[in-house]
Amino acid sequence: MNAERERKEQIWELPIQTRDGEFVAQYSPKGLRSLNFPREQGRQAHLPKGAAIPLEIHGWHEQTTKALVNTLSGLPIKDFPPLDLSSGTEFQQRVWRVLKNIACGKTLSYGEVADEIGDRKAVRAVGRACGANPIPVLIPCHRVLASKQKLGGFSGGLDWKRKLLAREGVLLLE
DNA sequence: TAAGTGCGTCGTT
DNA sequence: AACGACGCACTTA
Repeated sequence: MNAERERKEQIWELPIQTRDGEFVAQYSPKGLRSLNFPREQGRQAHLPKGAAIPLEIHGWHEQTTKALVNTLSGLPIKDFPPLDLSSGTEFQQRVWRVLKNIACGKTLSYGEVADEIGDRKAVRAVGRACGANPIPVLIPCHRVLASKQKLGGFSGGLDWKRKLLAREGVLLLE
């Protein structure tokens, strides 16, 4: 039922050119639904042929593009497009909302994120939820570190995590 | 003290 | 029932 509804609901997929390659954004009628890192082997975003992009989504895409470019430059995001986080479980959405509030240049540990959602012991589950983040960079899961300022993991590849943090001036131990 | 082992704990598959 | 993008306490060298 959930899957059916998602299948039925139209999704627009649009590319974003950056100095780090072509990201791909997906929009549902509710907002930005996912953001993908550049693919290794030139798999391009498939735009709906001849289908006009709704004005509203075009506007969201502008916001996404600016937000992405800013973060890739280590700058704060001025305004966000609406985010459609409905693909996540309630727990995941709780985690993602915490991540979204981590300011540029700041970091939290997985444990601190767990504290924020009210259950310290859920640390490992928090790590999992970070890995499931559908909108990396804008939802800055790269700002979540392991304890003692250690790098921790990153589903998009640790190189990305290191690069993003370096551009924000975050110092790592190790 | 740096590096390695074991285990609690919790959401997801 | 098993597995993590963890964190601690506790060995070892």
